[in-house]
Amino acid sequence: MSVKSEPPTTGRGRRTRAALIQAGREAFEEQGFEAVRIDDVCARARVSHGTFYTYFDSKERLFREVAAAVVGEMFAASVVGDAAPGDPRARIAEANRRYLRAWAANARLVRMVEHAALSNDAFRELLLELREVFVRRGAEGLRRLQEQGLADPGLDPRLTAVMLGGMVEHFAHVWLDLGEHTDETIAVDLLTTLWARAIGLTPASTGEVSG
Amino acid sequence: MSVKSEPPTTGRGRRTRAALIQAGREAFEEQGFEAVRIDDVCARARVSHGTFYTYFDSKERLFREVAAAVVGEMFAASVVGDAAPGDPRARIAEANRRYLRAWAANARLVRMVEHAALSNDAFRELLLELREVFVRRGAEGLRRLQEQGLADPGLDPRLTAVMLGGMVEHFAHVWLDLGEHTDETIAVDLLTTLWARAIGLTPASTGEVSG
Amino acid sequence: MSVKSEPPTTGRGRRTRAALIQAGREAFEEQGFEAVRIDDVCARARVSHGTFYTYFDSKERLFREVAAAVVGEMFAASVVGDAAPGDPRARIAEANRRYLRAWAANARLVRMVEHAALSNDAFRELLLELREVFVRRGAEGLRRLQEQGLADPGLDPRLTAVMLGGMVEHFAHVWLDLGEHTDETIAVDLLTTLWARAIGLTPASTGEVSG
Amino acid sequence: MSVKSEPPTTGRGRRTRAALIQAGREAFEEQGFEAVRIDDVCARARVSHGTFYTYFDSKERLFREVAAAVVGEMFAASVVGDAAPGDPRARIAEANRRYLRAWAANARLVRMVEHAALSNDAFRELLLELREVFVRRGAEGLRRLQEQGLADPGLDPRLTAVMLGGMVEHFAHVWLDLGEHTDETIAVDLLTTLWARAIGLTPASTGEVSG
DNA sequence: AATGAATGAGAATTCATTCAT
DNA sequence: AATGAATGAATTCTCATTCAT
Repeated sequence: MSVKSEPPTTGRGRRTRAALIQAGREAFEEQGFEAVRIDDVCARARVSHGTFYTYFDSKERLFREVAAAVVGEMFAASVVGDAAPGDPRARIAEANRRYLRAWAANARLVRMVEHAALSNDAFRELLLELREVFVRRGAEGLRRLQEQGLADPGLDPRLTAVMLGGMVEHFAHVWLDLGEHTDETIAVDLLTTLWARAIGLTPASTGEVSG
Repeated sequence: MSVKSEPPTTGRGRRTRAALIQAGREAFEEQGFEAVRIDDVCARARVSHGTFYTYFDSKERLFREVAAAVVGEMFAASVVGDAAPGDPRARIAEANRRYLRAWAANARLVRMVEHAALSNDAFRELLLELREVFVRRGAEGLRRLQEQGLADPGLDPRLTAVMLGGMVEHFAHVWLDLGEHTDETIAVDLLTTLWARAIGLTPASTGEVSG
Repeated sequence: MSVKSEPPTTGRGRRTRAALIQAGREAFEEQGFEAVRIDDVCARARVSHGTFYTYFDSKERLFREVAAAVVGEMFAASVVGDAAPGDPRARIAEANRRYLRAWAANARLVRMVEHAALSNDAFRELLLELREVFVRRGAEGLRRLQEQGLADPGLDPRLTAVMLGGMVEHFAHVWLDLGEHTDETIAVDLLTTLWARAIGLTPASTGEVSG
Repeated sequence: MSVKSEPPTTGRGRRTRAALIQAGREAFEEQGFEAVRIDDVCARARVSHGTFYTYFDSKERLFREVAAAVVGEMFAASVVGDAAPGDPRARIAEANRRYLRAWAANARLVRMVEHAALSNDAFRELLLELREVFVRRGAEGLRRLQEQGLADPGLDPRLTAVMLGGMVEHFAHVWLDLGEHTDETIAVDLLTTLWARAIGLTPASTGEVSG
């Protein structure tokens, strides 16, 4: 309990710790949280199981680290969008495409975090933070459009972002996890159309797409 | 060994079986699938340990029954909508309200089915069936509006229904499980506005709401 | 945690429980508390190790039961003394002999209780109760002699009983556990002489013994 | 493999070793033998894990050193008594007082040695040596009194010393470990009275007490 | 000498499932 | 049908000890 999870001081220690996290990530991804045995992780990391406890108290602790890493990556992936094209619809399309892809890369683990969040406050926190980043990004975008007179000024930016962002996220889930077979291009296009129309994006920018 | 799924013949048997399902439902709801021990269920049902196996092969079997019951209820709840008012927007609003409420009643268990579906085909099937019912209903509605010239005829009814239905479902989750605090009326109203606009519902029916 | 240690309802259950206690007693006696593995106890009782947990939460719980049984037996053994001969010295001798023998029968376990008492209040309580019985008995005896004018009336009966009783108990320990080789008869005789003289038992009854 | 008992040659080594023994002593005292982990000792001594094994083969070895140190201190404490007053009763009282105090300072550790002695011959040896010193001292004292015609010449000096010494030792235990609340002065006085009378110390020196 | 990472034997405990009554 | 005792596979976790640096 005491010494555990202090960052290792030597290079070797750091390498071992990283190996365990990577091994855990793969194991969780492939087998799901419950199915993973600590020994599975150790075997993957080619480390004795006693070593595991040098770095982590329990499987849950390891998962927390893995989850933090994944969330970090998703944050990173989401940031890029700022150099996007000026056309509002194109920007929305780009954001949706990114969202679907970021999700595709981490779907399984994020689902696991969501599941864990149901019964564990630490994970719930993590999840809420993650969501908040995306919600805020969406809300910002909408507010800018409203200010430019390109979107319905009557919409609550945050709540709208929650709902439309949810549409994308949920579709990603349905698409990837439940096998709703659709071409990415078509999906992104329709998501964008629905999103654009829902916020009342001025016809000039929307017209040509779905018509 | 035996499948043990033959319905019990005596009244006493039927009652015991029903008690186990009810107990299981409560237990799953409160504790989550993994955390529930068969003993918990038996204790709730005031039935001895061994008796469980008179009716179910395993915890999973029991969960399957519980899940089927829940899904059945959600089907039932969804059917009612047909006697709704004629105004399209009002019908959409009514459907959304129903959806949110049906979900509220069963959120935890449906989430559990979703989680189970990730690693178990039987649950995946069940889930897909459930989704299909709602998707088809949504697609039907959209197609009718399109035929009446009230919605954009260029939209793929099924895919659109998947996406917009997903928006509602996902919002329900965010709202209930992740504590996004919003008044039901406001939520339903905004969901409806977004939905209506997204499908290009003719202005006559949409205009006054969010303005 | 919950159901454990409720008395078993069936005869079979009672027999199993008793077998575990008996097996535990033997194991503790032979191996000492720390050295005993739960599986050792189960093997002796010819019971699977899962069964152990049907009846006891932990090794300590089992030990508590064993200790209670031993203490019970020592109580019982100590009670007999009342039908002893009328001569005071003979009575003291008889009590000492009994004490040494009762101790001989249970030395190891009582030592274990003493050790456990150092870090566990429940055992400390048990031990104090046990001591109290013997102390009280000794104090009563002394008080009676004082009233009969046969012993120094200036002695505090309780404290004197604690000390002289301790002499006997400690000798038992030295004799049995540390291998102080002495004939029982000689030991009892000397203990009795010292005890008798210490309380100032009138010479008439003491003189001839140790000479 | 190696015995690792060669005294360290450098000053630094000696200091580390001493720190470990001191740390071990405190740890054993506070937590008891079984509960102490080598890590605890190292942490207290502010020494790394591996260093322990530079000086000691095992926890038991360390304990042996600690025990030897304690026993040494008790020897030392017991020796002082020779410059005591000439009055026999006063000498006995002084010895008892010393005994109680020496014990008070080391009770916990001596108890641990006693416990260890039950299953380990090395500790049994150590303990027997320790006892022997006190027993011999007591027997010598008695023999001298007998030669001076001040004590009952019929008593076996050694066995008597074992028994009466045990009375004091056991009382110390009861007093310190089991919370028999008594004032030290009263305790020493009564122990002395009982002891003096038990050996038949001639009334001249004892007179006022028992009449 | 000192460090701290790595090891793995060993023990406890849980719980789904079987079975005799 | 119901009971509850019995089973044992499966897993987690601890900690003394070794070893490379």
